[in-house]
Amino acid sequence: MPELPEVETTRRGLAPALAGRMVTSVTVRNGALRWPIPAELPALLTGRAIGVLSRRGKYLLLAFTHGHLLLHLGMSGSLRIVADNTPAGRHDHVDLVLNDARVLRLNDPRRFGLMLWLDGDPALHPLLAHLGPEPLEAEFDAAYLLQRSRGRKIPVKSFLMDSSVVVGVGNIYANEALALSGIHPLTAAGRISRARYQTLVGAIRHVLAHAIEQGGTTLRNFVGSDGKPGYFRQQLQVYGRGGEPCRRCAAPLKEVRLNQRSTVYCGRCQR
DNA sequence: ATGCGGACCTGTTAGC
DNA sequence: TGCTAACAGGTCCGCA
Repeated sequence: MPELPEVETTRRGLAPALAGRMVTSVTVRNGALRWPIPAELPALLTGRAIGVLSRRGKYLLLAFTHGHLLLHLGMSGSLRIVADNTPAGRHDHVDLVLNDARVLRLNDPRRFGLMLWLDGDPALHPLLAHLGPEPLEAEFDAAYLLQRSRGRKIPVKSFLMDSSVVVGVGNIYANEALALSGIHPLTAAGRISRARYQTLVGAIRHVLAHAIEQGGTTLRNFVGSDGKPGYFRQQLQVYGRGGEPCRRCAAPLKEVRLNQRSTVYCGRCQR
């Protein structure tokens, strides 16, 4: 579920509901996420005014005057605003009850997400300190990728999915951006030219920005009902299409596993 | 330093 | 139809 566009969509959807609100209580039903939710979290948040909701990569940061709540949705997490009398369902692990009879509710079946408390500057926290640039910011460009990749032998797809190189490029978008760029996913990162990285940067920006745009639609499902967004399905070039014809040359798309992740590409269009 | 594989956990689907 | 294995949008950690 949560690729960067999903997380950004979540952020945009939640921000108005949280603005000017205060936390009146916190319920932790199951704190056994990827990392345990700190036992002191309810005490830290109760009675506190909520500040800005921001995003770094796929992390969400909810500002308070005395620190930040760090959130990650992992593979299966979602955040929704519901009325405070809405019964908690399966995998509804945490509620932040707000002072307007509503609740910010975290649901995460696989519990790969996290919810931690950060004192001080979030950028210095170990989980955030070593993150690479945001793919939609100007500092992420061909020169940067070229510099980071020289001498690296890992497949370019793995390189792109390394959050210390660039944040927010998950399995779907790594596959998609490489397809749009005509780059074979197994090519050694260090052997890709500046010109091809230029193309790749454009492709990454394109797929992410496009998906965020579409997120407006997803948003309502995501925050409102419980719909699984199928919004990007029809536009996928390769992801989930192994064996099906390439949209450009009609050759059957190849599918291999790389770092235990499904990797799909056209053997003819991607070199 | 680099690159790989395992680990975390539950739900859904493909295959026998 | 029923059981089992594989796989799923992430990413941190430890090992060679």
